[in-house]
Amino acid sequence: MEKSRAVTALAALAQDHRLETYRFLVQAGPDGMPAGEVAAAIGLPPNTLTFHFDRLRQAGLVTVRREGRSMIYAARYDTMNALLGYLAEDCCKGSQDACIPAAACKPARTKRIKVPA
Amino acid sequence: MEKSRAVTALAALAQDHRLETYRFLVQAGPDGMPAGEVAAAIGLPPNTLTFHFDRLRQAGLVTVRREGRSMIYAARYDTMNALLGYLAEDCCKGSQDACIPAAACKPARTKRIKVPA
DNA sequence: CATTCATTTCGACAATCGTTGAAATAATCC
DNA sequence: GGATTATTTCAACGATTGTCGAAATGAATG
Repeated sequence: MEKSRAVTALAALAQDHRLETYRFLVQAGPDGMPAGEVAAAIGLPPNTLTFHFDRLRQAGLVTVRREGRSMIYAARYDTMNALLGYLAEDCCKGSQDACIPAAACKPARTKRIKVPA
Repeated sequence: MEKSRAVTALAALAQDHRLETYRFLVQAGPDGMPAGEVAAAIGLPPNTLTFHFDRLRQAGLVTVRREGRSMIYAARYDTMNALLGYLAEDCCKGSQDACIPAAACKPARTKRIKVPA
């Protein structure tokens, strides 16, 4: 991961509502969650949430797809892994002895989502 | 690490000059570097750098001490470890099978610093 | 096709951010 | 003590951020 990507990802996570949203999506698993359910869970008006989703998506931390009239947002685990790798590399440079290379993270187990037929 | 601390640390790292500054300090090792040398390395006016140092320090990512007329800034490895742990925890929750708990980072080997006698 | 539901777009706003130049502080050297 | 060096403080500035209300879009339902 290059620096500017890292800065964008860090900035995307550096906000209360977005960090909470992202964590929520991570726990929701690879199939994601409709925007509405996230809004309800986090307690944020839908237009405000859209703003934050855009930031997360622009940072590559989240994907969207349409399903019926819902928009399904899902966490992108690969990006978080790349970011962790970048920070760890950062952190470990110069002292290879006590460093685990990076944390490897995979999607959580599948979880059903509610979407209008 | 609690959420608000994580947000502060992420915000501190989510800026080009600060991320670069922080990486530089990490590589400089636990004894740190005088502000002036960092300013020269990063190419930033000293007052601007002070602003960024304040952010990093407020986030617990950096320490300062006076030595002669220089201010010596040094990276705090423990905070980065806590942040990596927090993000990894975030990332791995719900799928313990494929996750390394966290990256552990120690200070780089000592490096001499120039300070006026 | 009109209505309803889920979400996004738009324009506005106060608040915070990153940078700058000028002046202040702190420690050293003569 | 006066000059010099290293760094911080202060006030100001345009730019970006996070939030909101109102209106627009897109898909389903009757």
